[in-house]
Amino acid sequence: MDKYIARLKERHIKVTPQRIAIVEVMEKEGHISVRDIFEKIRKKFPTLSLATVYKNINAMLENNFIKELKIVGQDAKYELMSAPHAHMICKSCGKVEDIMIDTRPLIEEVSEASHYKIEDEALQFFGICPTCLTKQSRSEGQA
Amino acid sequence: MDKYIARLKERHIKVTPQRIAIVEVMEKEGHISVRDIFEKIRKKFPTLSLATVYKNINAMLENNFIKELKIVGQDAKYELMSAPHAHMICKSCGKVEDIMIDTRPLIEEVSEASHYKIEDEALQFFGICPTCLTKQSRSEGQA
DNA sequence: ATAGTATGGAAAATAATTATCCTGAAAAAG
DNA sequence: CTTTTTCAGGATAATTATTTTCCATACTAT
Repeated sequence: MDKYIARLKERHIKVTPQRIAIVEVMEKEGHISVRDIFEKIRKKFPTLSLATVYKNINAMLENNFIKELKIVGQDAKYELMSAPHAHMICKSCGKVEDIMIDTRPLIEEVSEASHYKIEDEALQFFGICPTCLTKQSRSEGQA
Repeated sequence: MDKYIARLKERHIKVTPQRIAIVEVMEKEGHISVRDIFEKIRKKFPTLSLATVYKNINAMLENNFIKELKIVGQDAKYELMSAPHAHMICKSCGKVEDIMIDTRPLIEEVSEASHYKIEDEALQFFGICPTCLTKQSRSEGQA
């Protein structure tokens, strides 16, 4: 946690109890929506305003402290900035997971083909997670 | 265009003038937002309602006739369903372009590593397009 | 022809996000 | 150690985006 607080300071984002709580819940959940951040930390801050969460999320986005994740069929989610990775999204339970893949060959290929100077990427894979797969085959067996 | 009308019929989406106009503008623009669809075709249908565009977009999404594209920093865009491809997004001018890449090895890798049964993907690359790159270097030269 | 179904349009209702205003706490200046 | 300035949080209003409802009408199928 101290690591993140230090990073906030580096970026001149003032460290407040609300902001610490937001970072904590993002670290715990991995990917979380504004609404869910609000619901989770309002227990600790009964007077918390939804606008405060929005304002802080936007401040953190502008400073590249967090990253926005737009997923078809879901609310926007936010995650702490980290090494490039892809996302697995379960169409059945909605879960979002990180997956590390080496994106360099891909970037290389796309970069050459498009002549773009690539700075960032968003790679999402949709399907059924292992847990939901076993549930599905069980219920099919029963049917 | 007839190709698309036939596809609509296959999916039991009734073919109306408004729907034809939506498909036409999507074919022409490639990727377009609800707002922009509305603005473009209201000239042809002065009484057109924004709700009609939303309702039709949703119907076409449910029938896999079109695909939704959520891009960080932009409104949702829609494109006609076609072979899998990735998207290039210019951070400077906002343009969105298709790029064909063979995603099979990637899917294979991710599939094995995650144990997901993958059904779909969304691959986006952000950067500066060739046009904006030359503009940038020109203005730097002048500076 | 007639009953049933689905569509477009208008307007209202919801939901999501942003802006405004005010108060108070913390940082900077003196 | 005060005074001044800045900035965050909270409440609320305002926007914007999206969905729903209602109605008249056009098309389908009987």
